[in-house]
Amino acid sequence: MEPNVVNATRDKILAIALRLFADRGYAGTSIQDIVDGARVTKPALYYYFPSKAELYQALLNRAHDERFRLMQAASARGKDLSGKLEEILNAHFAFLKSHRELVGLVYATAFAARGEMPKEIRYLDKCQRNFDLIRDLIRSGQRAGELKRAFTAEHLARGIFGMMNIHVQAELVQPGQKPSRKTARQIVQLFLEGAAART
Amino acid sequence: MEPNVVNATRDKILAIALRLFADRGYAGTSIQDIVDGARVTKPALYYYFPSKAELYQALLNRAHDERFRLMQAASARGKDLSGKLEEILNAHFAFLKSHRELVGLVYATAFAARGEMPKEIRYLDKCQRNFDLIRDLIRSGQRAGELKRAFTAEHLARGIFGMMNIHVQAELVQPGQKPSRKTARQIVQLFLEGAAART
DNA sequence: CCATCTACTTACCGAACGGTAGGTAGCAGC
DNA sequence: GCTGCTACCTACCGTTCGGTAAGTAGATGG
Repeated sequence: MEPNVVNATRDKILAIALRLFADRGYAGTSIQDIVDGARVTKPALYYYFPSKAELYQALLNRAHDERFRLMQAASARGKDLSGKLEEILNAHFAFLKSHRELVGLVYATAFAARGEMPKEIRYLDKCQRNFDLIRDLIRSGQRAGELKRAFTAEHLARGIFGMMNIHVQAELVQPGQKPSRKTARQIVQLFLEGAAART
Repeated sequence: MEPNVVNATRDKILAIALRLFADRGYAGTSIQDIVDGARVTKPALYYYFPSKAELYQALLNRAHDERFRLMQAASARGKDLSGKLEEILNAHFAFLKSHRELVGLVYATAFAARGEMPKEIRYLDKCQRNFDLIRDLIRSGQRAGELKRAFTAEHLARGIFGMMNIHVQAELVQPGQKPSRKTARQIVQLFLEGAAART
C-alpha cells in the first residue's frame, strides 16, 4: 500500500482511534474498542498499522506536525516581534479549538510516566522544535535590541511559552474559557510590559 | 485500623506504589508489581486499600496536600509581594527536587485522558486550591496598587503560574536543569518588569 | 482459467489483569 | 482454654488484552 494513497479504512481507523485515545488514553483504549468503532476486524487494523504503538505514533506525529506548520505560518504573518508572538499564540489557541483531541494527546503523552507509553513512541524532538521556533524569535528580538538581554533567550522563551501553555492546559483540564486572539494579545502585552504598576 | 497509626506494611506499600506509579503510570503498574516490590500478597494490600484507585488517590492527596502546605509556609515567609511570589515559586522547585515522583504523579494525572483514570480519582479542587492562593496574592497586590489593574487577577495569576509551570514541566519531561531559587527570582522579575527593552 | 495481489475475515492464542473466597498465625482479653 | 480480632496468606476467578494463524472474496493480468 502506497503511504500517500488515500485509504478510507485506514482513515476511519485513525479517526476512531484519535477519539478513543483522547478520551481514554493509550492504555485505556483497547484495539477491540477501536475496531468496534471503526466497524472492521483486528487483522484489518493490523493490515494498516503494525502495532498499537505505531497507530498512536501516527496520530501523535499528525498532531505535532500540524501544530508546527501552523506556528510557522503564523510567524510569517506577523509584521514585527510583537505581532509574530501574537500570531503564534493565537495559532496555538485556534489549533486547540479545532483539534482539541490532538492537543490532548500531545499533553497526555508529554506528561505520562515514562513506562506508561511503549518505548518506541517518539515526541520529544517535535516538542523541542516548537519551543525552538519561539526561542529563535526571542533571540532575534534580543539582537535587534527590542528585548532585554539581562535574561537568556531560553528563559524569556520559557516565559511566554509557559504563559501560553497555562491557558491551553487550563482549557484541557477544566473546559470553560477558550483562549482567543484577545488572550494571545494580553499574554504578549504582559510578557513585554510586565505586571508591575508604573509609579 | 486507625488511620493515624503508623503501619510499616501500609507505608511500604505506599512507597513502592509511588515509585512504580511514577515510573509506569496508573495503568502500567499492576497490583502484582506493587505487591512483588513490597514483599506482601495481594489480599494484604487489599487489607489496607480498598482498591487500586484508592491507593493511587492516597498518593495523589499526599502530593497535593504537601505542596499546598509548602506554598502556604512559603507565602508567610515573604516580606512583600515580590518576596512572597519568589518564596512560593522556590517552594515548588524545592518540592520538585525532593519529591520528584509525587510531582510527576500530579502532572500525569492532570493531563491524563479523562477515561484513563478511574472515575473516582479526585484532584481538580486541590489543583485549583494552589492556583487560588497565587491569584489571591495577585489580587491583594492589585488592591495595594503594586500590580496593574489593566489585567484581571486571573490573567496575571495564570501568567506567573504558567512561567513557573514551564520550568517544572521541562524538568519532568527532559531532566537536565533543575529550577532553583535563582530561577524563581528571575521569573518574578520577568513577571513584574516584562521582557521589553527600555528605550 | 489460473495466479497473484489487496483488503479484508473468523477463530484463536497465551498472558495478564483487578479483585475475591476461604483460611490461619499470633495476640490480647476474659 | 476459648473467643475475637488483626494482619496477613494460598489459590483462584472471570475477563480482557495485543496480537496471530489460516483463510477468502474480489479484482487484475496473462
